[in-house]
Amino acid sequence: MMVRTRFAPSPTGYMHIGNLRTALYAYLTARRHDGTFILRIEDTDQERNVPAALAAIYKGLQLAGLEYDEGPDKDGGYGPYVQSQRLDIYHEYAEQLLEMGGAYRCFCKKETPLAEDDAPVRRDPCRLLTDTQIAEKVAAEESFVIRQRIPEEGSTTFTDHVYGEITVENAQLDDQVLLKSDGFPTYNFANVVDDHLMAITHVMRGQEYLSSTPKYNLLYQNFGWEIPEYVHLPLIIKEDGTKFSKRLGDPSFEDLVSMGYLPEAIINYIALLGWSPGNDQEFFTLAELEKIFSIDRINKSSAAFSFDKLTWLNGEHIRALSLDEFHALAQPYYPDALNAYDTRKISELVQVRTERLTDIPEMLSFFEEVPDYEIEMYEHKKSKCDPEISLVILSGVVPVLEGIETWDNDHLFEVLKAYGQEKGYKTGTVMWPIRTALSGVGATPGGATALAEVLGKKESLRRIQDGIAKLKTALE
RNA sequence: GCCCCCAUCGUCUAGGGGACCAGGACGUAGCCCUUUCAAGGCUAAGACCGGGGUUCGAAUCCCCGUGGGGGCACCA
Repeated sequence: MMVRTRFAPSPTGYMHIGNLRTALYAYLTARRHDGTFILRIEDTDQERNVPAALAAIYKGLQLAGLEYDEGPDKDGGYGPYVQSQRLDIYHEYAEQLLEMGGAYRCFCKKETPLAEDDAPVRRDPCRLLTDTQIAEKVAAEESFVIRQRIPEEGSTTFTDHVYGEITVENAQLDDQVLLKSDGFPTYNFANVVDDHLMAITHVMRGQEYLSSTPKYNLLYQNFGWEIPEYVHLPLIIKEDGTKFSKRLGDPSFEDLVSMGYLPEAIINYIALLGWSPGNDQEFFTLAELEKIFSIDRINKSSAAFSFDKLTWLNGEHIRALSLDEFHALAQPYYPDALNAYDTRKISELVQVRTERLTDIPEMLSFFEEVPDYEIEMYEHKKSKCDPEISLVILSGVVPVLEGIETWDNDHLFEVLKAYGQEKGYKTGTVMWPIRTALSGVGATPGGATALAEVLGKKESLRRIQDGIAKLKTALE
């Protein structure tokens, strides 16, 4: 059987994290079985349609690396792939359903409540309208919707790949609207028609659709269509247990990227939220996931999104980059003033220490300018260092440095280490004041000699002289 | 309110009757390495929601309870 899966977002203007994971799982399922991955746009809500949202969907999928085989701009013979362009199709099938008795016209006003708390369904008087009554109302051009006629008796059972067999009493199901009075279908109708017409084999969607699935099954049965494989996905929540929602300020996929997370790290992380490979591997590329992803290993319970773990995984992906790749990604985050230095060299120092690309500017700010630090900065127990010793060392080291011709990390380290040995200092005791004078901050990417190499001889000596002056003033 | 689903360390998870005094990862703490900070290595603390069954034996199967989530729109 040819596997066909689809990602069917509504154009809201951004890629919700839950949607991204649905897209990813659908994509992976298709790829794993050499199937087809389809993009379909569900724009049946005229009020929620956001202009330019289509572009956001394209961009999001591209950023994520999820290439679709069929879609609005990629005809595969099952189009159109935009629901607002399929209106006549829905009308045709709605008409069919009407004739078969699986649906009926409802002329009630929008506000008319059809359900009560303990009797959620079947209060609609229009259900009992005679043909003549209907004809009269239609002739009078009363506006109406088309509702699904749910059987009064019996129950409906369906099987979901992750949740197993689920049975619901038909009495619990409501006569949902299939076709709205504006002529647009609801999701509840369009998804069934389209999934069938587009020959979708695995319907993958969020768990929130679990409770309406029996109604979809009834529709498939009415039409005599084959029921697809259902794969409902557990919800993604926050660590406090509440919903992960853009409206509540939680980031979208695009937001995460601008927060300094790599798309491939986000994808990797999302894949693990609700699915596990069954072994201890956690680092995955998309290509690897395409080979091993399996529906059978999807979890039932909802998963909390952990920024801590995403951040760690992002660091792993960053470290897995080649220096060239990292340099290209990091450069936009470098302050302009850094152009005076060898930024590639800086990238080398920074790569292993970067968890998010957005951490970079802060990490590097001292290159631009040494902050006005306190002399307590020269106090460091582990390096056996304090301001007094620092002054001695910095003063002693200046002539040595001035004499150095080959100004690179290895050579500088060699010379300074030897200087320490000669004077009876631990290497750390010599390096600490130098590193401090060069940067003015407590932690730097790279040690004293690495910083000195990047800063160059002249600037390094200038900063050390500044440090000496600062110490002298403070200690007098 | 009614219906449906879920339940292993703080978090993501492995586990599908004996191999489990429950394994891995993130986070946390400590140590090692070390030219600061990271990275890396090692170690530690940390969980089977509760109660009944079934069974020689249950984290694993069944029931009840509790807790959490989802649905009940002319939204998807």
